[in-house]
This record gives sequence, C-alpha cells and structure tokens, in this order.
Amino acid sequence: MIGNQIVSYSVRDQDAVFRALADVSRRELLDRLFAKNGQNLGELCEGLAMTRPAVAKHLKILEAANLVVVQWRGREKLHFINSVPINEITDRWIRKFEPPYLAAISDLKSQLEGDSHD
Amino acid sequence: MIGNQIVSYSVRDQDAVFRALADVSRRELLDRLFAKNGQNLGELCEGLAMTRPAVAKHLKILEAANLVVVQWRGREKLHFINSVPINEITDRWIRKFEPPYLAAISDLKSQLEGDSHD
DNA sequence: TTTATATGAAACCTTTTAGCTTCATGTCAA
DNA sequence: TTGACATGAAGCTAAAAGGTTTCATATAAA
Repeated sequence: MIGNQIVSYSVRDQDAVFRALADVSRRELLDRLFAKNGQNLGELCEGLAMTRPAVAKHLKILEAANLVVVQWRGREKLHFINSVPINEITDRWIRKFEPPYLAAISDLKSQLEGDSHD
Repeated sequence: MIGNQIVSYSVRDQDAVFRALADVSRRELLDRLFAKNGQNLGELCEGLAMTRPAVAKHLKILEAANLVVVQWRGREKLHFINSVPINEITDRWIRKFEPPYLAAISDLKSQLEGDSHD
C-alpha cells in the first residue's frame, strides 16, 4: 500500500477492472473525475441521463475495481481516480501486443515508476 | 487502411473493444492467438470448457471489435490478432491517467509508430 | 459421388446487468 | 430538535450476455 492506494493487483482482480471499464457510463464517470477529481455523488450526477442510485451503483463497481477510491467528508462521499489498475492493464497489453522496441519503452516506464511487476 | 487492418477507430468503435475485452474467455482466446497466431476455430476450441458454437460466438465478437481479423483457407477460417485497437485504447488511457513524463513517452511511442492521432 | 470435416445459424434457456422507484439512515444547519 | 441535505439499500423489471442443442451448408478427400 502507498497511502490509500493498492499498488499491485492479481490477475483475478484485473477481471473486475476490465469489466468495470466495459460500460460507457462508467468510463464517462472516470472522464468526469479526470476533469475534476474529488467530486461527490451529487456533483457526478449533474447533467447525466440517469438517476442518482444508478450513478451510485456505477461508482460502487468502479470502487470495487479500485479504479476509484473514496473519502468521506461529513455526509459527503468524495471520489478520486486511482490510476494504478489502469496502468497494470496497460502494461499487460503493451507487453503482449507491441513490437520489442515498444516493450523496451514500457520497461523504462516501469523503472521510472519503481514498479515491481508480477 | 494498411493491408487488411484498419488503423484508426472512432470513439464509438472503442466501446466494442472495451466490451470485447471485458470477458475472460475472450481475453484467453487472444492469449492463445498471441501464443500461436493464425489458428482455426477447431484449434482454438481444444482444451476449453466450452462448446464450439460458444467459442465461435466469442470470436465473432472479437472480430466485430477488430481485435481479430480472419482469413479463409478452403474450409478453414484462420484467426489473427490485430493489435491496433488495443494500442488505441492503451494510448487513450495512458494519456489520461499518467503523469506528464509518461505522456511524453507515449508521444515518442506514437512518433516511432508513425500514427496520426484523432 | 459419397463421406468426413470445418464452420455457420437458429432457437432456446439461464444468469447477469443496468436501470428504475421507494424507503431508510446519517449528518449538517437553523 | 427539527428540517433539509447526502447517501445507502432493497426490491422490481427489462434487456443483454453467455451458454447449450440441433440442424444446415460448404469444402476436402476417399
């Protein structure tokens, strides 16, 4: 753990990440958090063609996949992006499907990040 | 187009890719094709706890997402990985969620590839 | 030409998913 | 302490997804 964020995921957990990313509404929520991190549920609902409980469910799934971490402030639940699972998956598929010189770049990237892989 | 492979995808098409990758059986099929490219349906079915029509359905979804391209040889349908959609998505999320020096690496990567982005 | 092989397609079933409505709980502020 | 606000939870419905069985079609080989 580094602060609140888990830094290494099992292959099993990666399934939750893939499935969480499969829904366009959830990707849109991540986009919104990228534009403005730390929003509460109410803010995240604004302008969406969905009810609040629906958004809450999506956020719960993102939380379960560790793509979003939360912090309570009084009665407000603030949502923050966690980029670690994304990077894990990105690494996996880069390594698998890119030509050698790109894999080398990926290795460099990992060294810069100080990751310990699998 | 470069040969048979489409090199640029719309945001709409990316949804098909995300959804295709959400299923563990389909990711396993991609893994198998990575280990040995150009397999036919029969080969891809071997040792899987699934019937042939099920595997065929999965491959159809991978095809629709352009993650797999096919080539007929007589009565055999050969399946090949297409890495382009993966790279598109990888790029998107790298750019969004990684710190600046990693985005810079991603830019370098793109230049090496000669991609024209969005 | 007949038989075996490789795949496609249709119909059906079950489970999961995405959404809703309604109600309950906890926290802040007057 | 009362009322407004922010969220959680339960129960329901409709649609999508993943799988099966059965049958049809096209190609290769005997």
